[in-house]
Amino acid sequence: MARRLNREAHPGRQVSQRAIGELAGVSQATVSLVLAGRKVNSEETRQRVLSAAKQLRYRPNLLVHGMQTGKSKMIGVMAPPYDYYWSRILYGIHDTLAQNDYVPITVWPSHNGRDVEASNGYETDELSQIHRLLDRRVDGVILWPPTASLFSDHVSEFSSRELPIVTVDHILPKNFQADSVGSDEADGGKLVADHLCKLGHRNIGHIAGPNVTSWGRLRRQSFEDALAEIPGTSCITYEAPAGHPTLATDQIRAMLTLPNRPTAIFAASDLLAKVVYRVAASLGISITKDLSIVGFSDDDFAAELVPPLTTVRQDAYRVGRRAAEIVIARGSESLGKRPLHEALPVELVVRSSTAALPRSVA
Amino acid sequence: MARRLNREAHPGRQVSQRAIGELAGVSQATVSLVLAGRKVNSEETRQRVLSAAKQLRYRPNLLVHGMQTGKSKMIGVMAPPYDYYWSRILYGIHDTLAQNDYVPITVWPSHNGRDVEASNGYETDELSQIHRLLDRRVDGVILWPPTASLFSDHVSEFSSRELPIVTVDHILPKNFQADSVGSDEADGGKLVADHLCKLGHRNIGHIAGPNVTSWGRLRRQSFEDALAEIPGTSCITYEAPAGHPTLATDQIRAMLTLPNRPTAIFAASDLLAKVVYRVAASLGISITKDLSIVGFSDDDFAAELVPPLTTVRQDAYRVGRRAAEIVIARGSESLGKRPLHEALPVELVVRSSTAALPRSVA
DNA sequence: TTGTAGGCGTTATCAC
DNA sequence: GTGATAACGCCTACAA
Repeated sequence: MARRLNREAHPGRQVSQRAIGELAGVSQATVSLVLAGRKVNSEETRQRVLSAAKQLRYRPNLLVHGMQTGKSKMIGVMAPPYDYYWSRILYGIHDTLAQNDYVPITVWPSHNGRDVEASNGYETDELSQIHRLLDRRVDGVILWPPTASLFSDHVSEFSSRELPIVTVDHILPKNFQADSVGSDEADGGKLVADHLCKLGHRNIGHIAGPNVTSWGRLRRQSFEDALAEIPGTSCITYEAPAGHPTLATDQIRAMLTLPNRPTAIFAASDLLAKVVYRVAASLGISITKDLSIVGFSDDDFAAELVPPLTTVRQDAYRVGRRAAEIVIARGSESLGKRPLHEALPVELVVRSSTAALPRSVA
Repeated sequence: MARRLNREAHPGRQVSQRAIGELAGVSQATVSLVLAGRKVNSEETRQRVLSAAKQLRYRPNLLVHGMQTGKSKMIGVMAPPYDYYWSRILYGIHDTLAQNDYVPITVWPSHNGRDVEASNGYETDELSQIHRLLDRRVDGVILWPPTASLFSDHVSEFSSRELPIVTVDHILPKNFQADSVGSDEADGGKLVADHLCKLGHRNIGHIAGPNVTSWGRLRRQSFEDALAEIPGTSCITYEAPAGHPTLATDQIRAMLTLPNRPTAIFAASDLLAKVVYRVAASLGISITKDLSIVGFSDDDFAAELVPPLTTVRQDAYRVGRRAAEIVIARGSESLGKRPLHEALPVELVVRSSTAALPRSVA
């Protein structure tokens, strides 16, 4: 005997089927049968087993189940530090996972590495986060682009193991075979363009999201394309640098101090719109009287800004739900072979930050 | 033979030490030794094994390890839907867990049950959330009061299994043997009282947090006690109902329309302070000129309010860190037997929502 | 209807 | 440095 039999190795150990069997006076195998619900047992044994299980507060061990079946019933979620939008997405993910008996393991880029200069530090960190997920044998992952797209080489850690990947608001290159869920950015850009034009604006500005993001590119392109089809309009675009929205302060100030300043600005996100508000205030530019503003996302603070922000509402909660539904479905192979790319509908919410162009200017 | 040997049961199966051994031309046992870092191997074998492991992208299976050792290296986190404060706490938890090779499994009360009328629906939901954690054999849990305190009978699901419990911003009854981490609420209340008195305010109002919350009770008591020791001051308190802060609108309006309206109000949270701003605006009451306001928490929006809010800053990130440190430490029994109750220091952040009482009123 | 025993996948360890 | 084996909790084929 290589090692001494040691059934009590872990003092605070969980109750096992063996323990139930001992209490009920039957074998562990019988316990297994009863708990599995096979009706092959006498009613009397059944009751004895069931009540023993209850008395001991038995709970099945999913770690074991995961080991045996290769399905851990856990989904890895790689998210950014939360803002309002992403917390809605997480909510959708959590709800859907819960309903399907899955559980999320959420990892963030670590705080410590946040102000890191060497990209190396970042990468190491992200790789180790990925490994923490892999080591737990998650059944799939949901990724958020800024955490994933910049480091797509690391994503291969998942794809090479044929782990289902679903990205949110970002489409990975084909070879990763990853599904994606997002909002209909293209429609959003178009809605904004139409709205501003109907109000009479012709000289229009766009503060675009970072070009490294899918949403930044898509919103910009659809907005510019839509404007291009409307005769008489012109659009000037400045791109916000990647990172915190306030980093776009310079671009915004530049746009607002242009000799021929736009009468309306489409900010690619509500966060950016908030910065536009601030810069406008500092320059004595009145929102609505001198300048109309549109955002994108409908964050919680959008309605509380003064004046309340006109914006494009995304259904973040549903985006989360779909993402979770898709990872789960991929796990059971019930989907086709080709990656899915879903774009959920968006909606223009008109509030008070946009107004008709005053005649004097027109 | 009961069942056919089936080494290829799961097609997309992960690579094992056995596979590494085959590739490197050594036994699995050798692989185990090398990977464990025991220096009992020849450098040459070591390298062969290591490179084979790398080539196959080997990753240890923590599910198996968890099953064998009884330690899953996972911590359950039961949190509310995120607001700014709680997201900071989560950040601290995540960082600390990551540094110690733990992983969080986060569960929320389900969205679907949110508007539930029958408390029964709620309880069932919470119990099933707890079981999802238990079934994964988490090594401990971090709980947030509103999810836990109202249902302390369910918490026994954890405590009866001697699972380490750490609560945040709430102290559970002794019999649960739960640790807790929070902020020094009492000091916070005192700081606010002193601040307002130094500014000359004597007729002071308090919008208290719900009495079911620890923070609501502690902030109120310390604030009222501190004021009681300062001669000439009087304090009137209205309690906010549990739930969304805007539910306190009636109480706030009532206070602001009192014949002898307070000249300063301490709102038990920044969220409540925001509601006070709104009600004051609707009543034409000027903040600072007619009324000083203090909040509690220093949420992200506090500095952006107009005027910027004077508030008590809590170090939510550190609260999260400590909570995680403590669950982990409990798991390794390195702590004493008595529950720990830590209150982290707070700090008064004076901004522009508080001002000296004008002489005319004084 | 129930018990026995072998196997699931992975790792660690003991005797050689 | 290796082969054999225990161990985790659970499932199941087969014998009783």
